[in-house]
Amino acid sequence: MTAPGKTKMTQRRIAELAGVSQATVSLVLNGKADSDARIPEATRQRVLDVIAGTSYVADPAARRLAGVGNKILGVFTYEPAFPSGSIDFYTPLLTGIEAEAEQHGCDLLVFTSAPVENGRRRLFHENNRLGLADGALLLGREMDPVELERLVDMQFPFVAIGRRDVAGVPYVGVDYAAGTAELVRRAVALGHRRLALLHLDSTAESVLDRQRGFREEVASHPDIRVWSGSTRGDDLVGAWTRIRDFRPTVLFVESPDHAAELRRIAIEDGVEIPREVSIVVLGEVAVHDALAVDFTRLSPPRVQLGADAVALLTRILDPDDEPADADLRRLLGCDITDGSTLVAVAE
Amino acid sequence: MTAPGKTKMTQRRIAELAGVSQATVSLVLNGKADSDARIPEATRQRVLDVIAGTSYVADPAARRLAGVGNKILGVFTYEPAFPSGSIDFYTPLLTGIEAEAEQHGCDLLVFTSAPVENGRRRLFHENNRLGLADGALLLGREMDPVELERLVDMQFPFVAIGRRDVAGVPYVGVDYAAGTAELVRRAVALGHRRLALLHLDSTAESVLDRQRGFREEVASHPDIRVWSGSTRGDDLVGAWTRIRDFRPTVLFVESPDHAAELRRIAIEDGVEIPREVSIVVLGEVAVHDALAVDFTRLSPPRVQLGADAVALLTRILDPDDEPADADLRRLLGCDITDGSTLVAVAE
DNA sequence: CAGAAGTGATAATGCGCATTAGCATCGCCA
DNA sequence: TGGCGATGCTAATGCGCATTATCACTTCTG
Repeated sequence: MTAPGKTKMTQRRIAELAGVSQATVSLVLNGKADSDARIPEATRQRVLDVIAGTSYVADPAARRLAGVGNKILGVFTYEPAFPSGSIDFYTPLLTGIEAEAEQHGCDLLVFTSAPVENGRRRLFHENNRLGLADGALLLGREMDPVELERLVDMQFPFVAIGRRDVAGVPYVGVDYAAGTAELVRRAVALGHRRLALLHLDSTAESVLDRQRGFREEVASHPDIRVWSGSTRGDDLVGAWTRIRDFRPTVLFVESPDHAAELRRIAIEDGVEIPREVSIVVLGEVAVHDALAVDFTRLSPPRVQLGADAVALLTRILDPDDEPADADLRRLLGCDITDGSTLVAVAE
Repeated sequence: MTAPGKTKMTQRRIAELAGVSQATVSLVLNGKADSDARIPEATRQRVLDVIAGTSYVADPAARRLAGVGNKILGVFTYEPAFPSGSIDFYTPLLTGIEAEAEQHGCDLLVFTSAPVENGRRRLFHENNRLGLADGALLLGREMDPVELERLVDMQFPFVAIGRRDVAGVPYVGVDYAAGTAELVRRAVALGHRRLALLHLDSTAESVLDRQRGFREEVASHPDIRVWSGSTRGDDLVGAWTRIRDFRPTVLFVESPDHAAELRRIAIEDGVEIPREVSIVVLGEVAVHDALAVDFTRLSPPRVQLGADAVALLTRILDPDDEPADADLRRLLGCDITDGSTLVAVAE
């Protein structure tokens, strides 16, 4: 039935078979029966019949070159996406992205070819394939502000996942500040008055937001005592020593991995977790099984984050749509997972 | 420093800035300093300097149209890739694919736009973007043989993941027959003589291979008694009744989900698992947490499967490489995970 | 019956790039 | 001095498609 043939099917060949011109085929395929170019139903049907009998598919490269969008969304991850370290972080995002892209009939172009430079991928490199996509999604804990600015400059349509402090960057992020504040409130409600925060040594927006949420919330409780410090994860034993000196009743830890390790260290140190010290996890990236312990923690709606980012990008790409500023830069509420590591303070 | 500018950077503009022709720019960029076209080092450097001062990137669509490969590998999944049902199945594959693609400097084009028809995605549809990719990877439990033939016919380079019974289809698969046979041998070595097999009601190659491995291995043990039946998972209580009537000492189940459910049913029925009946799992697709029970089971090397498939595809795409038939259709050994559900037969 | 308005198409062009044929210039040897 | 090979580039073309300008022909209309 179909004519596979060795010669590639083009509009020109369809045109020959239907006894019309290439232009006519294009007009039929694109439904352009305007006042300019008129195609009567009979001709239209004849062309469509011929096409149905072949395996013709419009060459996307040619379409793109001719200046029409082709429903391809780029996906760029600043950290390699799948390898196990980040798997729990990226998989839900991609789930949402994929589902929403499917809704919109879009394909995803994953820029795996981006070279890695000082532990971070670089979006702009010779022969990057950015131009093939109609727009792009940017994922990653930290993004290069220079690259973001360049994207804005060149008016390339894109959406960042996670709040970004760069002018003109559309994003869908998570309201970590509010989530962290809520966790602080819960701790306070459970009687905690000595709070310790061990945050990451990073200037990523998400990290700063969590610190801010913590700071602002504790500031509204005058009788609370606070200790805070940062770590890169290389000396958790030392960190624990300093934390223990403060004698907190609850410890807020950014990294699930650090939380798991600190819990181990604390238990070895003779401290009962969570009876003597509750632990709350704020962060997201975990290597496998760090969450084997059922920590009370923030749970960003990652699937929805991915889906919303795609939805926003398609709105940006839609010429008939002009998203309001509030839509272009939006934070989603952050859920909290009630685990077993935040308990009422011991009498 | 870079000149973002409103006007898109093209070779023509580079050419103007460098005082040469567009052709020269192209020649320099592609290192084509053959006998035909000679570019002295001075000119070459001048062009490169100009390019370095701009944000020029070759338009991939134009390159593709002009007939050069563009290092894009298509990824097509017959079942939606990420949604939770298949997440454990696809994620490791994609991990391997991504890692290997990165090695080769390839981007991945995920065909999420394929429409779903009777529960299965269709690769060929109007405006499919297959043509943008240099080649493609096909994933999924069951693939449409007609589509596979069509790909072979049109000489589109691709690699299927999983053994495929269609002529001319290159694949990287898993030797389920050998893995299943090994599991049978282990059961026999543990004293089991009454074996039951509950397989899926499917003609997918992997399913058939597991049945074959089972059949062939039991055939070589004359004193073994076998029961086998199939299920679609809709009446596991009934299936269990029939299995119990046979009084097996070990039960081979294809689906982890069914295994988990049967175990529950059996225990309710007063049967001790695994003391009275061992359970072995052969299959792969599990909805979340079915493997909370530590079943003894087959563990296909899925990460490697993905990586090897990409490696094979790039070999196929390499004009200087002509993979041997044995490389084009290859099965990887299937690991076995020693769980707690296969024990020596009770006295 | 001349001209306007409408109908059904097509030729031509450009998108950005890779590639080939070929032109202009120069040095060199006879 | 004439011719010939080597050198350094460019003009021209095509990839497959979308789009615009235009053309040939038919039917009204005054």
